[in-house]
Order: sequence, then C-alpha cells, then structure tokens
Amino acid sequence: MANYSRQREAILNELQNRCDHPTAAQVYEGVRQRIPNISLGTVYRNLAALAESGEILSVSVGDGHEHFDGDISFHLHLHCRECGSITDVPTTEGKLKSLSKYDGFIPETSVCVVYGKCKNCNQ
Amino acid sequence: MANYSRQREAILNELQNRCDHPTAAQVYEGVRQRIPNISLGTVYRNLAALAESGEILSVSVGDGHEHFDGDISFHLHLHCRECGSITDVPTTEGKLKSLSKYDGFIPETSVCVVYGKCKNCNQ
DNA sequence: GTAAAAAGTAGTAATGATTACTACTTTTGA
DNA sequence: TCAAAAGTAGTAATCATTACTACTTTTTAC
Repeated sequence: MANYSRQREAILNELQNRCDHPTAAQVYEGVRQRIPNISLGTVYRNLAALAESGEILSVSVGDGHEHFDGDISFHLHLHCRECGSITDVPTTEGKLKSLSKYDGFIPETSVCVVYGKCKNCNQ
Repeated sequence: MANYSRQREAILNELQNRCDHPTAAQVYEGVRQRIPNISLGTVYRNLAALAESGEILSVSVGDGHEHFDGDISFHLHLHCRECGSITDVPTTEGKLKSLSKYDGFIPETSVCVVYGKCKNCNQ
C-alpha cells in the first residue's frame, strides 16, 4: 500500500481530470506531459492497482483496448459501434431499456457486468 | 450473408447449448468434437460475425479473454474477481444495486455498456 | 448442366496490447 | 543510518486475436 507514489498520483489525477475513457496508452501520453520519462509499464501497473482497489473503473467495450474511467459512480456507457465513442449516462436505475431518448443514441444490445466476489470465494 | 455454413451453424449451436460464457478457445474445443478439423480462425471469424449480427453477445470482463453468450435477452453478469466465474442474473430492471441477495454474491463495482449507434453515426 | 465469380475455410504467420523481468532508485522503519 | 521493502524505467517475452494464402464449397448466370 504505502502512500501514493508521484507516478500513481499523476495517473489518478490525469484520469479524474478528463471526461473521456482513455486507454492505458492515452493515459500514458497525458501523464508524460508531467512526468516525461514515466514508463508505460508503470502506467499499466498502477491502472491495474487503482482498478483493483476500486478507485477507478476498468471498462471493456470489446475494441481490443481496455478503457479506464475516473468516475466510479454508477452510470451506463453508451458505446457507438461505428465511431467507437463512449458516452456516460448518469442514470441511476431502471432506465436501461429506454435509451433511445439519450441524444439520438440507438441501442442494439447491452452488457452489464457486476464485479465482486461470489459465495464460494467468501469462504 | 448467405445461409449458414456448417461451421457457423455448429458454433451457434455450441453456444446456445451451454449455460456458461465460453471464450473463443473454449468454443473451439467444444465444436471440435463435431468438426474435428475446424480452424480456430474460423471460430473467431464466425463469433465476430454472430456478435455483429446480434445473434450472440460478446462479454468483456477484463480477464484478457473475450467471452461469448448465446442468451441475448437482457440480463446481468456477476463476475467473481477471485475465481473468475460469470453467473447470469435474469433480472429485468432496477435491481442493479440490490445484488447481495443473489446467492451470496458481494458486489463491488458494476460496468454496464450499451452498444449501438450514436447520433452522429446515424447521419 | 456448367463454368466463372463469390463466399467460406484450414492452416500458418504476423500483430500488438499487455505482462514479466532486471537493474536501479526511492521510501520506510527500527 | 542503513538494510529491507516498495516502486520504477526500460526492455524482452507472452499470447489472444487478426491477417493472409491457397484451397474448397456455394451461388449465379448462361
């Protein structure tokens, strides 16, 4: 654990200060402006640690890149299959099926994954 | 388009006849019992085509493998971070936050992705 | 029917995001 | 104050997925 290293701090800040859902490589590019010689491996390692501890969210949309989200509140992601954009929907509950209202987005399928620990793994 | 090839038919059947969420490699192993010399590339290509056409679902849980689901009805997936299991929850709406009732599963975070086309890409 | 174009496949090679590894630096705590 | 622990930079390795090539099957037009 220990306190945050300068690198982890910068990675977390970078993620919380932008509104998109960058990949590890994009986080790397952003952080490099503050820490020019940071290593890509360091970015990967810290993103994994931050996601593991729940401080950030890891989002897979199936485009071959893992995306990361500094906003850990419950919300949906609208992923356009054509341009690849990922848009937040700050909904709470119960609106998963009436998504066509959201700025013209036409939903096709949805996949919700809840991460946690199953009964067996809780002893 | 054309009609289904024997291979695609077998891949779709394999996926619809099992209740888990196999990876491409696992689908490959299953289908090989019916078509021993099927190619792994063929499995990947047809899984992508079936997901693209909406006949199956592609599920990313961030474990480095894409998973596939023959059940395309709306439901959640409970993913255990420890053992990696993926369990279906045939919920409809509004129950995303009261998941602890589901067989002892303790939720930590949830990521919902809705796939479709955004306003810009609908011209 | 039949031959040429189209679509699909098997098998292998290539790609590229992610992870592992090593030597080095920084932090911690007794 | 110094040895153990934790973190890092930089590079090499991994491996799921994709691309490619020659071949087979299906479709379509005549």
